[in-house]
Amino acid sequence: MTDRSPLGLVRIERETVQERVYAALRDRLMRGGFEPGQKLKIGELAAAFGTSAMPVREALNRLAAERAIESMPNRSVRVPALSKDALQDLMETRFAVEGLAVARAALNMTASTLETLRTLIDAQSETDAEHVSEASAEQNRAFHFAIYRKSGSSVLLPIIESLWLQFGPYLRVASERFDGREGRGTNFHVEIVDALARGDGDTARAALEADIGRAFDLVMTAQPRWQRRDGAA
Amino acid sequence: MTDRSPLGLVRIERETVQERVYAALRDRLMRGGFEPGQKLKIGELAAAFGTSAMPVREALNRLAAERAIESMPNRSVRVPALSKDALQDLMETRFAVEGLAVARAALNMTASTLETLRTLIDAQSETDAEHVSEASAEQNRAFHFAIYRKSGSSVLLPIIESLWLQFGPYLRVASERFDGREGRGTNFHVEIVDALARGDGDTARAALEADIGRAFDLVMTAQPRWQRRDGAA
DNA sequence: ATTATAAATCTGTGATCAAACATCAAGGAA
DNA sequence: TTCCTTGATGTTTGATCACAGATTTATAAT
Repeated sequence: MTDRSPLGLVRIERETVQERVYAALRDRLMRGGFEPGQKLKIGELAAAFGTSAMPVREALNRLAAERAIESMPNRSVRVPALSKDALQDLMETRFAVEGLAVARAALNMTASTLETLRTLIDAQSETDAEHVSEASAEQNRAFHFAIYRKSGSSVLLPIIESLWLQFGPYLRVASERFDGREGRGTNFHVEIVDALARGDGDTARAALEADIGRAFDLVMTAQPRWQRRDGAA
Repeated sequence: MTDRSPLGLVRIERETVQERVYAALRDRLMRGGFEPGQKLKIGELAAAFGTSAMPVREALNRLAAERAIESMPNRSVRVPALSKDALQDLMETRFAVEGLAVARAALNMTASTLETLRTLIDAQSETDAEHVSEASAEQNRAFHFAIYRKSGSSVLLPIIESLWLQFGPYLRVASERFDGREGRGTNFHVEIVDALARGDGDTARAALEADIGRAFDLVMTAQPRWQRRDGAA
């Protein structure tokens, strides 16, 4: 699946410093590595990365444009702290957008894709057996995006990534609480794949909404120690 | 409709240079002021704006994150040239996202909002009477976003703006061709407002899809002198 | 003790510069 | 002539610096 030139050589990617900084911050945000409301300072980050301030500020700008972080009127940037309303809003948008993606993916299913998806489910079950971990979150991500990529939409994918970035800081809360449960209830992933295998986009979409909705339920029933999102009154 | 503080005073915004550059580029992109495929050079733009290169490159970064422009592997940036497939993709995504926004807006309609919307329709009809102009495009934008804002979703709005930015370069093509027509067909805006007035979200959504779909039809039946979008094979 | 004011520190913004890289044109070898 | 290499030119990227605004701390007055 790697990109190859006509000579069979792997393409050399010239990574800019900015890109590495951006990738690192993005990754950490999506994993819930920053607290909601946490302020991010260019200087600190630059020192931590061992670069100058410039790549950091460009990365922060980019993340702000993707709504992964918000820039305050005082021009400091922080991880958004979402109110319950904002979380609800985010969830409903995820329903619509990711729902559309699975529905479209249902039309493009191949045997090998289904195989891959089932493998991902098995791997996650194994990981989850003892404890819902960082690894499990990553597997969850892999599962979802394996489907979304099959939607064949290069417009939807960036939007979905932005939505996951916005939810990222709350992901940790969700999985911690999820871990506390016993059987952890239905595995919606299995339902999704079964529906996809039948080409049944509607059922797949419904199962996906249940999957997403459960994560949000866990977050929203938690004691919120974060505040509202908007600066407006 | 302006943003007001609790005392009824208009907020004074301290605009940075970067923000002005960003706003200018964004505005021009959304109006179709750049050709699809056109390359944007930092130096040229900086000279044109009379600023240093720095605000420009940060604005370009931000626009790239919003998918308004794309950065090539050679790290030059250009306005994306969309294939028909990509345009179709964009249109279907607009259906889903903007459809959700109107459906939600239908729940939040007030008499004064409806009044505003009808005023906007009348103004546009007047402008359109002789010629579909730049002003008309702006009025169209105002109409749509007046509705979308009423969805009350701060998650949907940035996504919709990103989608409009992506469609921007093709807007000029659409309105030029639209102008060529005779009666110009149904005014879907009226249908949308009527449905909104009844709180009928489904009908409003359908009318909106027709409105969006017509614009895309005009673009997609045009002789495409632009190419594919993805760098991948 | 509390509030107001002023100094000091911190942080982001924008300009300038140097180095890395891409692009293009001219020159040389087959 | 054709193709490749080399060199010149232009562009982007990252570092450093100066300045302006914001935040915090210290000091003074009520």
